Amino acid sequence: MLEEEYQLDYFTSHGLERKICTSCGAAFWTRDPARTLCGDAPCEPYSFIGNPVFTPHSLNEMREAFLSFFERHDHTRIERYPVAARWRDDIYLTIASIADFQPFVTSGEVPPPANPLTISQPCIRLNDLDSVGRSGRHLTTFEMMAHHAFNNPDQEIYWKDRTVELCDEFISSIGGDLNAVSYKEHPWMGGGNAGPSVEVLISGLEVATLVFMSLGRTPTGDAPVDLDGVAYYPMRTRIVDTGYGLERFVWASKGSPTIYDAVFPEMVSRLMEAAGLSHLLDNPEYTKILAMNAKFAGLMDITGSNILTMRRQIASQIDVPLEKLQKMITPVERVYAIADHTRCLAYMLGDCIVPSNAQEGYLARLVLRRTLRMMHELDIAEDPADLIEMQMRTIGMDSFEQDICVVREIIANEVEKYGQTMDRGARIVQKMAREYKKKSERIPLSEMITLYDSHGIPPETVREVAAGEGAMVDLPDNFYSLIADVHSESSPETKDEDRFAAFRDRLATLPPTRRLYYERPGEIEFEAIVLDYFEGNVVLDQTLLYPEGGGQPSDTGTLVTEDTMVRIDHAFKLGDVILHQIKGGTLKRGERVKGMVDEERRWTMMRHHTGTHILLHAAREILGKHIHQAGAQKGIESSRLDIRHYRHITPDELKRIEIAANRMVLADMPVSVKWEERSRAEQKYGFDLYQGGVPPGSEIRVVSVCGDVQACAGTHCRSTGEIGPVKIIRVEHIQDGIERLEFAAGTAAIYYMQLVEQLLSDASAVLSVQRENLPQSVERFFTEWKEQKKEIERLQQKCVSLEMDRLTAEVVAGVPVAVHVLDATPKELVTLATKIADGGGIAVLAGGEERIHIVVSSGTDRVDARPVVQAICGMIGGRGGGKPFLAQGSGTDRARLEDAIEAARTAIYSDLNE
RNA sequence: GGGCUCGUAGAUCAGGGGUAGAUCGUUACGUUCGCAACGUAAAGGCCGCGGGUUCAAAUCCCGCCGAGUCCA
Repeated sequence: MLEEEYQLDYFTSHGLERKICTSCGAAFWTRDPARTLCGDAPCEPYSFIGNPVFTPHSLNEMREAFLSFFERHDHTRIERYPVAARWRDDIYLTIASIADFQPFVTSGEVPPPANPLTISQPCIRLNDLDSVGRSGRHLTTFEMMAHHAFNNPDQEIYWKDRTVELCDEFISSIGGDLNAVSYKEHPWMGGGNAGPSVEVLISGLEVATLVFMSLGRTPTGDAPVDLDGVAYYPMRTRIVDTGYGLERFVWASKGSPTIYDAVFPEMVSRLMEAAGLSHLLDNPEYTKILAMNAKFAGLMDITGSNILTMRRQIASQIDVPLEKLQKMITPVERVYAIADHTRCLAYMLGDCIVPSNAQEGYLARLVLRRTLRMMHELDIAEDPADLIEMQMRTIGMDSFEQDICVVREIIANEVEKYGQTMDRGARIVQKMAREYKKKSERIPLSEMITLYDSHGIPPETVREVAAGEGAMVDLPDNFYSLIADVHSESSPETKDEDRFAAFRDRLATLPPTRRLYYERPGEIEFEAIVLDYFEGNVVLDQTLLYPEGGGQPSDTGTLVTEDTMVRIDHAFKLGDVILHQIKGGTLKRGERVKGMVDEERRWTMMRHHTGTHILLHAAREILGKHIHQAGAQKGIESSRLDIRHYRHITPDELKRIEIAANRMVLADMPVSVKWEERSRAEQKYGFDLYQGGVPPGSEIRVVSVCGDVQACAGTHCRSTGEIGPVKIIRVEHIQDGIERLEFAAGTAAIYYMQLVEQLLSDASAVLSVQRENLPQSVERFFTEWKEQKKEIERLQQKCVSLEMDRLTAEVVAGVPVAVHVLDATPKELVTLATKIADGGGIAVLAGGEERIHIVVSSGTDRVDARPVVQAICGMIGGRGGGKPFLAQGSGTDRARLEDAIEAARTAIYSDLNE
């Protein structure tokens, strides 16, 4: 990034000068003429520990100080967004305050809720999970305090100078010494955007970053800037994107050894108490070590083996053996990590994330399981639900949507599941350990990876359990990165090809298609003019056909001109233009057409769409407030709605949901559809608006049905009565935390019910019983079938013993040899033959109707049953095999059976006589 | 969304082309005043479902259903 980007009037007029750090060579601005270091890690160590640089503030005080400061300076305060980034499909968790406004506000498509604005946004980042608790400064959850200004050609709010000025003033307002502050030049790039940025450093700690987002990858017509070989173009919307780390400000205001002591002191002492470590807090040696730890950690990148390097340095500094240091510090680190993780979970669960084995739910489970593991290691007897509830209460219950009872239930579920996984894991490891101990080998790495990857057993647990069985394990230090390697090997990125790339320019010149399906819902005929036609795709000036979107498939229909008629198979949107895929003819530009929508299909779609809203609302009524849509797809015969829920929906709940939905239908409530200004709608209805994703645009289409309000682009019935019957077809558990409801509405529901009735009639006809008696009859038949199967087995046994008495055997060389053709099943033959062999004899038995089964058994080493069977079967046109003492096979050529058996007899005799 | 592991008796699991097994639990009998413990015996299986390969499939292959787990 160019140097002149940082030549601010504010800097020069306020006595700051540009210097080059003697340690890292980076440029920075400072008021202190004596300063030679940029003030960033690793150039400079922390100097605020034990020596606060701001007046002491608690978390709430600091947040309020920040927000009200910016309010006083003409910013509008905005409520926080949920930590689950439901308005985005590219990330699961809110990772920065700017994430709230991506992608539509930052792209300029949607105006910001206020401009300029200030917010304190809780963010969750799990990238440095391993360092949390250990480094003294890493957190999974932090609040990014921010002020944002969105500048565009029509409206300039403020840019760099004002931003730095506000930063200075805020720091002063909380008692910071501006002479200690340095602004480090730090070009920023991320997520396809870039711009100059400065890091705000004080006493070795980076407390804020001021980013001036002004470049993007999308060409804008202006001359590009080259950054590391990539072309970036000046953006139309230039954004002031600041991030002030709330927790870091609080830490620096308290000067405590670690950020954890500053941020959640009550939780830390509660956990220390529960872990029996509270006495350590008064031990000056400990506080000293922890402070050293944080200080050193600030100087380096804490990942993997670096931790060990850091430990060594600290150990030598304070003259304590490494082992002793590890033993002293590990439990405290875990306490810190638990304090952090429980706060993370408070936000996750409070913001309605449901733990699962996929997507953001997995991240919640990951954090929860880590917490449980560490609690177990510290032998903390507290209920994790209590800890998380305490965190939620500290933050404030009103800031969470989820009910605390549900949160507690979810945690209880997860604790239970985790226990089961660990029990199962222990058994698997024990078995494996015994196996390898027998071979006196270590459990190899490959097994360790499988155990973790497929069974969720952490290697530390494997080592522990294996040790209990006296087995060793092969566990390298970089285990987790090896796991990462295993995963990274297999994932070739598949990119969707843009089929319409060639036509984009052509389409860009066309006006937006007028959407008659919104203006005149319920109508089926329209007139239009062909604006363009290419390769089977027609663009009209207006259309009644709903294009595919929002989980609703497109309408189908026909277009008629004076001399031709074509079918429309599919309609879809490309930007603001709607394309119709046609077949059966071609159209010319400028032609007048009459269009017709396939009415039955459209009605089914509308019924299913409004039905989806009703069903979601009904599920919410029955199952709880946490019910969110996780996906939905409308269809002709049925539609489906995926909802987030933390356990299986019971048949009883399902019935109640179905009744509730149908009651809403019977109430025949009007469905209201109106366009509303986005920010106002968000404030009025909250983010529950976005059940089916976030639509673009400054205005959104708000659909309300029976108190359920959603941003939705689909076509809807005018009143709930038009939906007709709503029938839930099945509930499916598609993954942990997500239940799929499949249902049909209107005529589709009737067709389904008819289908089920048919199944019942067919089934009862087979049994010749009344439909009402079907369950009992089926049960009776099944029981009888099992009993008769038993009876047959008993009878077969009897037959076998009867046959045994009848079977004659010729004694050859002291061995009884029985050769017979019987009327018996293969199983009986086997049982018989086995009995003979058990008595030291040899049996050659044949039986069966269509296919002749041959069983040969041998109770002596002198005869191998296999070649005998192979010879016989070969002769009768079949094959066979088995074990030396029992072999079987079959064939079909009954005419040669006699000869084959005689040949076998001869062969056996000669074997025995050898 | 992708990868991996697993579905066998009520429970936990073995067997991995050729007669479905073990342990615990259950029931009955024996021992006992009774219980526990012990002994003896029995009951209990669509080997997840559907296709395929094979003379033969619980076992191999494919699809589906279900459970678990890791990663993004």
